[in-house]
Amino acid sequence: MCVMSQNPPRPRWSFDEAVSRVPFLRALEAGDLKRLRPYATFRTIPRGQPVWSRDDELSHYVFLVAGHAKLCRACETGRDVILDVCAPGELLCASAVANFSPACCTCLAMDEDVTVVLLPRRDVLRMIEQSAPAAGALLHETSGRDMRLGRRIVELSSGQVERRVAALLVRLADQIGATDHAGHVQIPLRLSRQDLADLCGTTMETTIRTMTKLAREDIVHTGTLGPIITNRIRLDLLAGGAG
Amino acid sequence: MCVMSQNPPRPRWSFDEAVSRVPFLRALEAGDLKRLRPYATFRTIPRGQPVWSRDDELSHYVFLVAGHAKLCRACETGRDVILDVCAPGELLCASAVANFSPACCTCLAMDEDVTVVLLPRRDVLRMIEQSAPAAGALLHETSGRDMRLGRRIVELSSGQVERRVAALLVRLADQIGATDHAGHVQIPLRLSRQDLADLCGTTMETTIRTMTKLAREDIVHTGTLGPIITNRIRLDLLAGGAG
DNA sequence: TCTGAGACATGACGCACATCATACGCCGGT
DNA sequence: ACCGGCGTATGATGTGCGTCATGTCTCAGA
Repeated sequence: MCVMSQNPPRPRWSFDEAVSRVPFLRALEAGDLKRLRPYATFRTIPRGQPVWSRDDELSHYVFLVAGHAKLCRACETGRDVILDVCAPGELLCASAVANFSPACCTCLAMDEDVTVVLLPRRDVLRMIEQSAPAAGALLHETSGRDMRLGRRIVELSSGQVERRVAALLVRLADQIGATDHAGHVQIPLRLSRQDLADLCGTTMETTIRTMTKLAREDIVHTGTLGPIITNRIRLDLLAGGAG
Repeated sequence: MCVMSQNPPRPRWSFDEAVSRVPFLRALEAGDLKRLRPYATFRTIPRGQPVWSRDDELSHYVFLVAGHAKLCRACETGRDVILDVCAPGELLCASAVANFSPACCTCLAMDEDVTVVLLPRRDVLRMIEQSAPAAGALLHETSGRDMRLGRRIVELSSGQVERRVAALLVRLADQIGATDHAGHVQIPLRLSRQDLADLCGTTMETTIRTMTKLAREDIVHTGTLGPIITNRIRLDLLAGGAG
């Protein structure tokens, strides 16, 4: 299903560490966690490598423990689409696993050494049959995904490219950004120009022009860890409420 | 929460009728259905009226029994976005109900006398706590929604307006279309030009030009019940795999 | 140290499309 | 029968953006 990192898993990726980072696991009762623990496995994937590929048969629920991952789909026209960028703690895919169907997208690691925990479908489904908190936690997870995908649709429909880029950056800032003492917002996510283009439904050249313009106007700069928003008010205006 | 139709509900909107049309209800065991039945209520909403409005507090899971509904959000720029069009049998909103948060969009009836069944959140949550088929059915429902929203993102990212319109029509044809003896596909959904524009992230004028062009090329026509695809092969080509 | 690959950047050009304006047809109400 | 509102349609214009090409910089490997 995916390339297993050659280096053995770091000792700190214990099940308890995963529990501390994954809301779904935190919501489970002690008995459920105990029963689930022996079946959980970990994988660490290098940047750019797939967690899974499109049309893979998925037999595990996959939660992100560390790093970010993107859900991609290639179109026949050659253009790629990024459906979503997932943050630590989130469920990577529910639809294909729940429906016993092949994966409809490819999941790629976006940071070095992205770590996921895999929970077998059979054990998860048995657990939610027997446990109210487990079922509620999984529903909470999938409804969170719904809201994020809905927000993506609003971004993509918001108008011309500059507004779509602005809307994306505003949302990423709200979702995973960290504000420093100067009021700047660091988005800790290394996004190439092609990534931004795939997220905003445009071409890499147009995205480069947009980001260069935003840098020239001192609104957004690109740092080594990811975009830095230096004028959040202006960016909000450019996003026009779609962020 | 919404306008209640002045005419009393038609006798045929019984709970049994709702069960026959809503997959989630069909998946429930007899005992669960029996316990749920007294709490289910029905509403019939005229075309254009809201099932609920943005920021409403939702206390019920709402399933569509008859007709279609659209989930809309207005942006600060004045542009409206249609997040999704829902078909009979589907759950209209899970996120806000599950998360005890205000509705993030407005739900509007798209046909005359759209009918919904409302199931109180408390009773649904209690039921999925106690019943494996119920929890599985609700997860199946929300994961179906994920896949549809993912497909919407692909449509919106597919390129220029004509391709986005084509991708939308291809998907609607697959989802709710009916093929007649001549091979034409009737999409039984009255969509105004403004609706199509809101679904495709463009303006009403551009959509009118696109639909007029498609009609001139004898690919898609607009009938009284909704769009009619007269050349599915050409439309697939225009959609470029994003349908 | 040198080279090649990958990512970012810029230029030129032509088409797509948003915006604003106006016209037409249909339907419902008076 | 007439009028007004709504939806569809068309025209004109200017800006946005996709496409193709070329240049520059950085980094890693030989």
